[in-house]
Amino acid sequence: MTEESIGLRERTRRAVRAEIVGVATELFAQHGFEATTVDDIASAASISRSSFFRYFATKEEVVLQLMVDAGEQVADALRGRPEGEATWTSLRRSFDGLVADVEERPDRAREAANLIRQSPTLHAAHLQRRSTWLDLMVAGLEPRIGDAGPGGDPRLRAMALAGAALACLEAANELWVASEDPPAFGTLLDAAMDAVAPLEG
Amino acid sequence: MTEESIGLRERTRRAVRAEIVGVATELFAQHGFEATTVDDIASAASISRSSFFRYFATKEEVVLQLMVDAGEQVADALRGRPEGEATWTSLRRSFDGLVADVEERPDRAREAANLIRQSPTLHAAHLQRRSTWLDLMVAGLEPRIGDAGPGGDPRLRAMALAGAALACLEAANELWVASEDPPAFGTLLDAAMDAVAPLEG
DNA sequence: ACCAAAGGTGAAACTGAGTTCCAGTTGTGG
DNA sequence: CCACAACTGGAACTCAGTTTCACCTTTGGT
Repeated sequence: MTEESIGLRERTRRAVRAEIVGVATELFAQHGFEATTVDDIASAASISRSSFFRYFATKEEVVLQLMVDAGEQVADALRGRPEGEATWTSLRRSFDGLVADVEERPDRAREAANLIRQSPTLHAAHLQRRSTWLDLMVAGLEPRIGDAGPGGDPRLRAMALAGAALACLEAANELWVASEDPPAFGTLLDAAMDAVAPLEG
Repeated sequence: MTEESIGLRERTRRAVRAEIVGVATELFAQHGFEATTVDDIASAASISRSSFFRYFATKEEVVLQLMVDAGEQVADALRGRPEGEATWTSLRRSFDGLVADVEERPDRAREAANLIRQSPTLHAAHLQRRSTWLDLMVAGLEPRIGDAGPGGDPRLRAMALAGAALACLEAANELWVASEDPPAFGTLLDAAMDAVAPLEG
């Protein structure tokens, strides 16, 4: 009963999840996302179709799983920024964790992005996930912005700013994936965010 | 063979489309989007299930139909802005048509927004559509921005700026829908876009 | 007026995602 | 060791979306 006794249940659960992600990624790479059925994945992972849906609610989740916590990570980083810092700077800094993740495993990020670009279903799921990121970021940003802003509803300002920052992230990511010999992701992101608000707002 | 002889084919086609939208809207309002099946819609419109899918590729399209052309409308407006105009101002002006549409039929815009908010499927489709808007806007913006910008890839700047503007539109729309006694949509949009880039960039 | 091509239509069968139910198994805590 | 909880596979089900086919209607040329 030590603290690291996670129990056999939880251990196998994680192992099976990892196994599913592994075989699914391979199958997706081979035959594409749409052409790979849940049955294919299940039998490749030696589990039943039913069990697959106990581990992942949808087929898309297998791919987007990696991005799940990133939204909360960004929101937390946002909350951790110093009081007086300019909002746009705080937003840029809140992406630092993501940037580091991407630059750490560039090939993985690229592969996922390619899968997403090729499958409409995956693209839709990706957009949905991004939309929840926005919600989380707005929640983290709104209290910071309430006292500072002179004009307009704080919530409106928070949504606009967070959405704009997210758009810059998306732009940088898209160009980074598209380019064959990409510059550092952080540099692209800086350029994108500078293009929107070069002087502080 | 006068110019307004659209032909019986096309005329009935439009009539059927309108009929489908009508009955579907009613059914969605009554039972919700998810609970209404394509069969329900088809039989309510007195057509076969097969025919439904000849008029609309997916169930979501029935709801999002109205937004189809708006993306190109915005992109066209963008292309029509004067040469020397500041980019952020051009983006704001390119939304004028949309703003007018919304303020012309506020109840319709609200109803659609409510449907979208309640159904995950619809929400996903809505995001997807917004994403194609972004592509269109980037295509319209990129040539305008190429000569002006000193730093960074013009495409990156175009994507970031268009995405940011779209985020402001979304923020304004969301707040406009949420508020019971909403101010003018254009005013909200102005506030949102001012919050991101109060001084021209 | 006729006729062939083009395109619209309903019916039915099919695939694949996601849900629900059930019965059998296995880890867990007392 | 035992009772309970959680996990599992299997089967049947709903519904969206696709495909095929036979039938009918508009269209345009002769």
